[in-house]
Amino acid sequence: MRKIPLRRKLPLSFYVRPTEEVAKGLLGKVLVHRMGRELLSGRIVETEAYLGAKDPACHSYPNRRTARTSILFGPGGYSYVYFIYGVYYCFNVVTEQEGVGEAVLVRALEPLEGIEKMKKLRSTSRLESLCSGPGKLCQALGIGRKENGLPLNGDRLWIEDGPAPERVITCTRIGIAQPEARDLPLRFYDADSPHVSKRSPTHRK
DNA sequence: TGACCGATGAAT
DNA sequence: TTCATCGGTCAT
Repeated sequence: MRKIPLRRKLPLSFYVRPTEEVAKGLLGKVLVHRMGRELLSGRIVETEAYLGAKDPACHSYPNRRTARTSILFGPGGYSYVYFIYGVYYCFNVVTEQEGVGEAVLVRALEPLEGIEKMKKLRSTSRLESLCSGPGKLCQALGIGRKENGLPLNGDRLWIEDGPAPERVITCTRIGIAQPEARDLPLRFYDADSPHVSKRSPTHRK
């Protein structure tokens, strides 16, 4: 009997839910990017929720619609990829129903498929530093500008089902300075994964 | 058209 | 903890 990998893509309805639920729910799921014939994938071990209308750290705060943020206001289940610091890309998943501008930032993966390709794209061979940060995982999976706005049930970029981690840590988000936002417990990660980003949460000065 | 900035990463 | 870095964004 041949081994055929089971590829169970999450339905778009998975994402049309409260953003914090989706952020927690994505832990253990598998992000897959197809580059030509090759599949690059990793298990999601760290996420952050961005709550548009009430979250100053969110690009769409306070319900600000611009060319860039318009994708956030669409229905859940689409990718939102943005460029930051003139250097890196960050991959987000749009959540909630149309009209709600919220998303989940995927911050770290445990590399699964296409690891050799990832090493080339990242110019490093250490497994734990391949996808342990939002900029890193985009570089490792080859995710960039062209992957913005893609439906996550398509054939280029999708997320597959997988078992939830045993222990989930909830804490404050990384790199958020706004007083109204920095203390919100909107970061979630697998307590037992060595692949989460290494930086510790920023707290008050 | 241009001033400003940033949900980072890597080195220290 | 610091700091290099640069294209995109958005208000003008």
